[in-house]
Amino acid sequence: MPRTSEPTRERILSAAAKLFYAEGIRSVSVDAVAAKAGVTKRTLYYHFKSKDDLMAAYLEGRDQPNLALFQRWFAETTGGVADKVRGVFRNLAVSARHPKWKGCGFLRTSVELATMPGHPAMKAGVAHKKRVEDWLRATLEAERIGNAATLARQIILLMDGSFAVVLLHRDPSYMETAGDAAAALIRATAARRV
Amino acid sequence: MPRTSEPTRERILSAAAKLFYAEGIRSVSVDAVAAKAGVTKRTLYYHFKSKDDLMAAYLEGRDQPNLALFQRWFAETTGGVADKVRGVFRNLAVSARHPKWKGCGFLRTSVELATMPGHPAMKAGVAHKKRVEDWLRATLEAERIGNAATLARQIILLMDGSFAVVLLHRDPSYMETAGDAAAALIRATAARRV
DNA sequence: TTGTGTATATTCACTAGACGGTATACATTG
DNA sequence: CAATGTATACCGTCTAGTGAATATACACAA
Repeated sequence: MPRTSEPTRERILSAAAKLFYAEGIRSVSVDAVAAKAGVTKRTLYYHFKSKDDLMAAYLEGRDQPNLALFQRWFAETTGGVADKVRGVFRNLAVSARHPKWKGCGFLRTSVELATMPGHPAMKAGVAHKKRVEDWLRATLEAERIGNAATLARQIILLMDGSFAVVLLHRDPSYMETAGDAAAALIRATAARRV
Repeated sequence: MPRTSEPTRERILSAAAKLFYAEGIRSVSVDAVAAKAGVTKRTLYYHFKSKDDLMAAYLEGRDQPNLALFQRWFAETTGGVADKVRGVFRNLAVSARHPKWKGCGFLRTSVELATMPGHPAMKAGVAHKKRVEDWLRATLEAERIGNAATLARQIILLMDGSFAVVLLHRDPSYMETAGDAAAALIRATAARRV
């Protein structure tokens, strides 16, 4: 069934996303993605000009949904900002307990491409992380918390730290610990509000 | 000139370490390591039974030196524990400014092997991180700081977080920010000593 | 001292497969 | 017809790992 361009492209992208997240970008071959999408490799190369292009598209497609998830977790947690941020970490811990959890796709991709700073997928990773940090900073500012920029950075550090550490030790309780640290830092700062 | 077994093995290991750290374990071929060591691939396979074996040996060889470095940075910084921990982060920032810096070799290797939890190199990474955390906990306990275990975890989270974030954004100032957060957490806890 | 056996250490040449990417041709639709 | 999309078959390259042969150093015997 031809003339199905958009669906086909989406199917390829979705297959790529699943495989890249589950097994890493380098170890997944273009053939594997094509097979999973039920498409010939030639068709894949019709919709994406290279594997690098596909990698970048994968991360770009995950940017908004991921940020939206964090925002939802934040909004759904009751209490003050500190509690809400801790709520995000608690939800991260819940996801990390899922057997298919494999850390943060952006972070893992960036590590796999660490030696290619200009790579489009790398740029997508950088942009996403910046976006999350910006959202955090703006949120803290809206709550009239001083040093929002620094605090947002520290929370991001704890968040990415927990991605890395939990991926290593496979112990999601580190995420709760990170959430406690984030809450403590927020409260310590909030004590001397602007 | 035979009967030079040890030097040869060491040369291979050293070449592997340099290449693996600089370019990542997956993207460095066994041929590249052998070439860099000035040895035939067959000789490499005489000293190491597989590439996986070589990878594990690489990380195992970095464990002690790395921990010793942290300990030296800690010892060389004057002031209280909070200052000393911040000193470690400050030194991390200095290293990260070196053009050849490519993050934490243990973390990057673990990410590259994220889908192979039982891999020997993965085990070496886990063991190293645990060792650093244990040293931190013991050090905090010696200073009679309460909740030393939790605090050590939080510092580790900030440390690994800064490895990841700085590798992404190439902005070592995140490490100073992480150091500040660590110091703040220590001081907040130290205020209510055991 | 010379010869010989043996474990250690190293080389050259090779295989079998996977990989990213492509040349060419065919089908469907407007 | 012309544009879009899909399929088969293929290419050159790289990769981890191996088979067979060789060189060295040393222990021991004559």
